[in-house]
Amino acid sequence: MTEYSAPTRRPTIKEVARLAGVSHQTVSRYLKSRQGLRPATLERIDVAVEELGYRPNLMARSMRTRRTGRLAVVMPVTTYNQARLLSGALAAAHEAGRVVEVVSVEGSAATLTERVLELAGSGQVDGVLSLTPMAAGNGHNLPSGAAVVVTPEFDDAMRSIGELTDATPVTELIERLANLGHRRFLHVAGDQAFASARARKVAYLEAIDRFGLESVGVSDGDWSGESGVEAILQLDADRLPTAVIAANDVVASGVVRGAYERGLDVPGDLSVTGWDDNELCRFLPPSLTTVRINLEGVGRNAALRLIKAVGGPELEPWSGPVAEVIWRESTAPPRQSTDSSPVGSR
Amino acid sequence: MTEYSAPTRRPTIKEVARLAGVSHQTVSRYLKSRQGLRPATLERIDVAVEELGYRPNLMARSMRTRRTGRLAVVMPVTTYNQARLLSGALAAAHEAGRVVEVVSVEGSAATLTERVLELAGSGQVDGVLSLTPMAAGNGHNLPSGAAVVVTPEFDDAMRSIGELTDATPVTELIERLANLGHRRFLHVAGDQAFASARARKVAYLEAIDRFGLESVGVSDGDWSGESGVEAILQLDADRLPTAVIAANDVVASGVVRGAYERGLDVPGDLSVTGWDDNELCRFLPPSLTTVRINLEGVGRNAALRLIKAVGGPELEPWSGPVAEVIWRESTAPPRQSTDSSPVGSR
DNA sequence: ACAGCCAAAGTGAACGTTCACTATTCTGTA
DNA sequence: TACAGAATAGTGAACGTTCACTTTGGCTGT
Repeated sequence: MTEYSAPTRRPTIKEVARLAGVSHQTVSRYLKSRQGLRPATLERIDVAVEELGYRPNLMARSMRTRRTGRLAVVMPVTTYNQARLLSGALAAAHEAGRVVEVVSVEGSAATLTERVLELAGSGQVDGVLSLTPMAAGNGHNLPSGAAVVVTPEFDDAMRSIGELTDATPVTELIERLANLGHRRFLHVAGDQAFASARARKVAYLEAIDRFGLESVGVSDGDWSGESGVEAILQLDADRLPTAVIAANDVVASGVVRGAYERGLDVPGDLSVTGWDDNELCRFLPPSLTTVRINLEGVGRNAALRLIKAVGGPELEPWSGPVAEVIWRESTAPPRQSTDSSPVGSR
Repeated sequence: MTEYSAPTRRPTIKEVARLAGVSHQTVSRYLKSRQGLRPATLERIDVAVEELGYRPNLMARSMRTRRTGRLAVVMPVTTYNQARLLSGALAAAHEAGRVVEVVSVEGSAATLTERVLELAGSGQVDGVLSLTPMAAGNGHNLPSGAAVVVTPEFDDAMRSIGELTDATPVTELIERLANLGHRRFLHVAGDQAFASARARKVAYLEAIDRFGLESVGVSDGDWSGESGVEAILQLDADRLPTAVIAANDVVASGVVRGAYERGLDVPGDLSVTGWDDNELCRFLPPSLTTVRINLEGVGRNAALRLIKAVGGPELEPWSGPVAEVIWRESTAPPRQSTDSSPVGSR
């Protein structure tokens, strides 16, 4: 949803030259190496560049030098999480006749945001699709020259799609488990710095509340298997849950392991659900109930928003289900079901 | 290792115009929409374009139109297989001041090869790093304008690095298992269309031979968990192996599941090894012995070769271990070890 | 037969750099 | 003081397109 934009003419080498009182070629030299220039000249150009906010036009440079500074990496469509998102976005962009450049980033949300905006302002791209969370609504909507679209999936300010993809399956998991007779739940959450982790946590609490169930708590984790193990081991023996909603499959497998260490049977004593449908889920003993997200679809739709924002063609969005719960062996009715009357939905 | 290259001046719009006996602007129009031109003119240009092998210079076009036709996708470093390779390559390219464009491809090796060469010849990139197998040594080294580097990791004609990364860990796995007392092995291979699957199979057979062990066979699979389950279920009850080398973690978890279905204990009756170090491996019951590949390192080194090929700076390659065996619970001495004298290495 | 018009094609400039020269200014030494 | 030679700066063209105009030519209608 978040979309920064702006068409603003950028200063050229000649304007910098005029402001600095030198020739354009001198500025060119300055750009190339900053060498062979008198300190005074250097400084004047420095000032002019700073003042105009000059950034070289890399297209023009490439044209002249016949070097693009670009490499291409060709790789098969991968099948894992972010890679899947990317894959969907790439396919859509290709359909729209666009070339995609992937920039890998790391660091804090603030760093990321800066990097994204720099990219948008670089004049190298028509638009930027950020599959990474951006620092929330700051004054960043400054003229940047390119459209920026941030996936709600990853946006720190969680909105529509985020709730859609995240809340629904959690509710579905809990409702079904409640119908199987479960009354006491535990949620092992993911790193709360992630919007998806927060959304799942919120959805968990809401569902518990809505269906009138009991939560023995929410264990704030960090997406790690250890956090799952820990969460189980620390539980009060006389108030154990019968079902655990884990933030993802790794956490869930940690939960299962923790349960075994305490002598609890899964799913006999404890039902466990994961998230992501890791390839191994189907073969674990017990095979893990999980949520499969159509990341390619999400990626495609995100790309479509960007393509539209930069004036590209309107393509067919993915309109099928985004999330799907896969029920497997790790979920079953609790051993001594005290009450299995259906829970009212809504 | 494979490196195609060639610097060749490409024809321009004016040359096409001259050959077709029209003005450059007419060719420009032809390029834009092929409309508003008399059929005869159209045809003449068609012929000229064909004859010269003309392809528009997209840099020049972008410069004039101020549209790049490029989108950027910004994403966090991912942690899975190809994404990890990509991540390493991206980091290296960034260090060398290069921008990377990722093109996702699918289809047969021939299609891929064509796509890669087209990309190389498009003038849009300085070089192409192919992390995908290319059709083996054909006459494709035609002047393409950009360097092409194919990762041996993925090259169909397996060479040095491939052997290095694939053979060594298999040998290490088998040697250690043999030292634990295992004598009878099974290999559940991956899809033999993949170089890596073939390499692991070859390495398995060589190790069995070198250490004087017994193999109850090689089950050719398809990287799926089912292939692992099947392989175990079909085994002759009176000639069971005590150790299984699975092509990857998914296959291995299938093997474990198959073993349980047959009432075999892992690792009591059967030791199992995987490959890839899937995040869930550590938490499976039993946690899975596997091989961790430093894909970022491999990706980096591949990118370094390309960067060097296109005249970029020489960066520090990753020189640490590429593969590492992680020993976990799924491997142990066989229940009734008949003989545990160490196996001679070499 | 001729003005009027539309389609088809042409002309030259412009996009923002860098390249290959040429011109100017400094520096040190005879 | 003068002069060579380096160091520094400037000039104009070129890269390959597309844009905004202008020109040409064929056809229509009166």
